[in-house]
Amino acid sequence: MSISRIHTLNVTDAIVKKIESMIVDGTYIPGQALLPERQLVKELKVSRASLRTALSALKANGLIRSRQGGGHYVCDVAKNTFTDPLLNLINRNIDFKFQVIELRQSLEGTAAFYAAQRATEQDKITIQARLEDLQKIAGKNSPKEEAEADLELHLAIANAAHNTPLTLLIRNVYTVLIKLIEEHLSQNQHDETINNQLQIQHSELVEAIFLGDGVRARQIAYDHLSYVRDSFGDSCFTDNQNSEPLENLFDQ
Amino acid sequence: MSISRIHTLNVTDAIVKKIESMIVDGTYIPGQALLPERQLVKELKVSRASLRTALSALKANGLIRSRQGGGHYVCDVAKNTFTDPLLNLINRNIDFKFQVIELRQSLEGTAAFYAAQRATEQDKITIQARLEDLQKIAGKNSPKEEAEADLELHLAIANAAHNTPLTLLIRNVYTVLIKLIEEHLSQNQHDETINNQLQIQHSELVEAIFLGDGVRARQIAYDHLSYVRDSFGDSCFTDNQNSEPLENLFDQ
DNA sequence: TTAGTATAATTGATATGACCACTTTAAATA
DNA sequence: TATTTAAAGTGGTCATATCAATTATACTAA
Repeated sequence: MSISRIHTLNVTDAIVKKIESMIVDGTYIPGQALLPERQLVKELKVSRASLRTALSALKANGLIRSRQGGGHYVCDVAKNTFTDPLLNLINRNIDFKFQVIELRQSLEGTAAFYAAQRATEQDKITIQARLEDLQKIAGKNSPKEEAEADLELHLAIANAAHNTPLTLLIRNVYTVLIKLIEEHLSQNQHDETINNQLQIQHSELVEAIFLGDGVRARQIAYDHLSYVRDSFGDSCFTDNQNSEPLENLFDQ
Repeated sequence: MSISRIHTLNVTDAIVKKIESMIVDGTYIPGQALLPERQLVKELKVSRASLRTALSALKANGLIRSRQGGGHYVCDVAKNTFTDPLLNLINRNIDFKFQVIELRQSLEGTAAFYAAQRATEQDKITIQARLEDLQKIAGKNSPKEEAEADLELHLAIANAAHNTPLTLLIRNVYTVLIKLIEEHLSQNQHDETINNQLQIQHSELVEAIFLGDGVRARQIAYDHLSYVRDSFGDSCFTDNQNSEPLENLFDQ
């Protein structure tokens, strides 16, 4: 039975699609102001509440930005829009970025520590190879490949720690975060100082592991990520400190 | 001109951020329903309009889905993207239990460290309550309940660390490890010495956190798990690998 | 009892109006 | 002319009422 699948898309979604299409087809150009809300309401013949939920969705998708008392303005659409909602979330929220780095400090520091104690000869050969791969591609203005090489090096170290759960965890965290690493490298690809420093840190980390100095290896891994955190160029928006009461949001 | 850094985060963004972090850190159960809008409004003390613009943003980012007349439901965004393979592994092969303890030393040590630095008064109240719950049930020959109480205490500490991804990991790891903890408690439930020692360690851990001594809190968490490992009665090869003190791990 | 149906309660979607907070503009003042 | 002040413009929040879809409940019939 072919029920003709009526698409009663609700008012809000209709507004979103409408404005979206106007943005993409060039009716609105980046930087241009939308009509004031009270005027848009008349044009679209919808309530202001519905319009505002639609504008909120557009803002969430990075298509517009809003300033109280100012207006709604069209953003540059080429913005980095991650398909993974989780990545999108982390990327939008500078707090989460720092938190993720803290997590990596814990995990990768631990991996470096045990790798220094347990790495076999074969492990060391692999680590050395990954280090050389990374150094070959570093500073070559290909952040995507460099991010992958970076990942491979850290995975090799994780493997050398001979702790399977730890390795799995690091691998999964990394596959999710590789886009963020790529972003970091892109921001700093023209900064010779940062590039050199990162490579020095990698070398020192590997050296400490080869020497079996677990404490030092862990410290280097920790400091390395602190450096990454501090060299985030930060197009970061408001570091909106979180607030208070909002609790018990979920059912049962 | 003092910059004075405007911290006026608007109501809508506060709601979004609050719900986002709860979704990411796993406070929700995937597919779980949010409270109805009218109830949420009372909980959060905001207007329905503000709430709905926030929900609209969350929907746009793929974090929730909504059905008219039905409710708002959390999507499986972070559904164990980090931990799924790990959980399968641990479930399948309990032989990793010692490696898992190493992993826990890293994660829970980190959580204790940051909890000592960041715990709010409310966090401390919660931690204290969970500690008392655990002490009430400890040694009562009910390993299942005790394991759950143990989990709740460590989750409260993880929450106090205010690192959402870390909380997510610990929560997910724990939900699988609870059987392991239960096993440990069952084996030793008649051993007064071990029981007392575990409770003393818990008290010391909480005390260090309350005093804001992050380094000591981390060390206690680390030693606590070393003790758990060593008091596992059974077979497994003695992982004599260092149980070295963690002293001066990090500068910070 | 069981299945189906009709009714009521629940819940999200929309609309309207008012008021607040910030921004922009324009008028008033020095 | 430059600065200050007032007013208008505009997004943000709140409150209330109503519509529309879903879910829960009670009722009827087999």
